[in-house]
Amino acid sequence: MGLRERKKEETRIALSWAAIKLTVERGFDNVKVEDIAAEAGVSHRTFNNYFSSKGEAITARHFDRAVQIAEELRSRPDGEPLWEAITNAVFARFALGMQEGERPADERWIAGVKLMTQHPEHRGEFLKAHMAAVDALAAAVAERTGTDTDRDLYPHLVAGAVGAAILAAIHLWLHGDAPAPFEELLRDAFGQVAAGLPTP
Amino acid sequence: MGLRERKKEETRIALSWAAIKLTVERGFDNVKVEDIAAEAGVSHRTFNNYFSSKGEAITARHFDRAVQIAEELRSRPDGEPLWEAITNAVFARFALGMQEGERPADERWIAGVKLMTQHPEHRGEFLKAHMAAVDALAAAVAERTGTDTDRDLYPHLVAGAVGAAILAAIHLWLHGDAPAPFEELLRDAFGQVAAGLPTP
DNA sequence: TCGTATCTTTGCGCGCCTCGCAAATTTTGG
DNA sequence: CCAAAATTTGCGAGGCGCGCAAAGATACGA
Repeated sequence: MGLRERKKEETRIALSWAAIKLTVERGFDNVKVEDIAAEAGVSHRTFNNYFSSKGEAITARHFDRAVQIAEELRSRPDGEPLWEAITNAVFARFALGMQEGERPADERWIAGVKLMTQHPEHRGEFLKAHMAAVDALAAAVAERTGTDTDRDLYPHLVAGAVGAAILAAIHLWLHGDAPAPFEELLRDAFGQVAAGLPTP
Repeated sequence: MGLRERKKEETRIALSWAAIKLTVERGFDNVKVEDIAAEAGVSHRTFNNYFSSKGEAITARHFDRAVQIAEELRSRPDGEPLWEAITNAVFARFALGMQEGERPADERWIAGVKLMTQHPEHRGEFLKAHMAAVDALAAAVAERTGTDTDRDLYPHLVAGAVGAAILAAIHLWLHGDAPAPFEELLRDAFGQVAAGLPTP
């Protein structure tokens, strides 16, 4: 990777990170695109060369990481049973970054994240990213199971269920009465889905 | 319902319908809010009293209908098994309006819908509406099964799986190789999910 | 029926956003 | 070291979302 591409990647990450940081600190509507650009050390106009909206910038890192789940799934050994492979792929690329620091998990930050997730525009953008990742996952599932995303419901249903499990875990993690570690919630969610959602 | 509320409802529907119609005919970016308002016979400013964005107006009807699924589920007899009740609720409120006319199902229209669903902003808004409906469904499922949306993963997982089934059916209906009637796709999707997604 | 209280619509205007364009700057590869 | 290619930036156009206050429509008791 040449200098050119490296710098682009750095700028992209700097912008995305600046967007997240400022939004969590001040709230979605109190951050101007100009502020984000300034924080990342580029011009307002350059921001829009990388992202077509504030929301997209905020979601970009989540999206980048989520898409990797599909890649990971492709690289799991062929013999591994489907649900096991999926669980492993998800944990390999998703769960880690969520619990291990990467950010200061202080009160103020969590509160800011909660606020952010409630903002309508962010919600839409987040779900767009989430579903794009789910689609990628469906493609990987299809490849693995010999099904076809344009012919069969199956890969979409599996990927969709996985996506729902992730969303459910996030929801309970952020809004649940009884606080539990994210990894545990996710593992529990996968267990239930893989077991066919038996009525409790 | 007094005259006041009736007129509001009419305006809301007229705006939403105008937004859909114009977008399908011309494409998302070639429709100005002003056009939609004109088509519905109100001012630009009034449009924003009803909807906070073009995308929201387009999605409103889908959303209104989708939320009714949760209401329908609540009104199903208590003895009915969960998956049966859900299937019935979905078909009662969702499937009907999809296949029966309501619109001219001509080529041009379908093509317009496809284009619309690919537009980024619409996608985000659509998913927002979809997930809001899924959340409502989760609440209804929780009520029915004696679980709690702030404590248990279960209702979210079930509702999410149902939502995924609906999305998968829509996807195959719009983009599938082998065209099939929507109702059939949906029924098939529900069957697979209810059966615990056995590997094919 | 009428008059007032309440809600809705509308025009105006501000500030922000996204994007096309072309000039300036930086990186690349020979 | 130079020319080609890619990236950044300023500028400006066209839209959008919303707060505000005036004007218009509806509701309802006397």
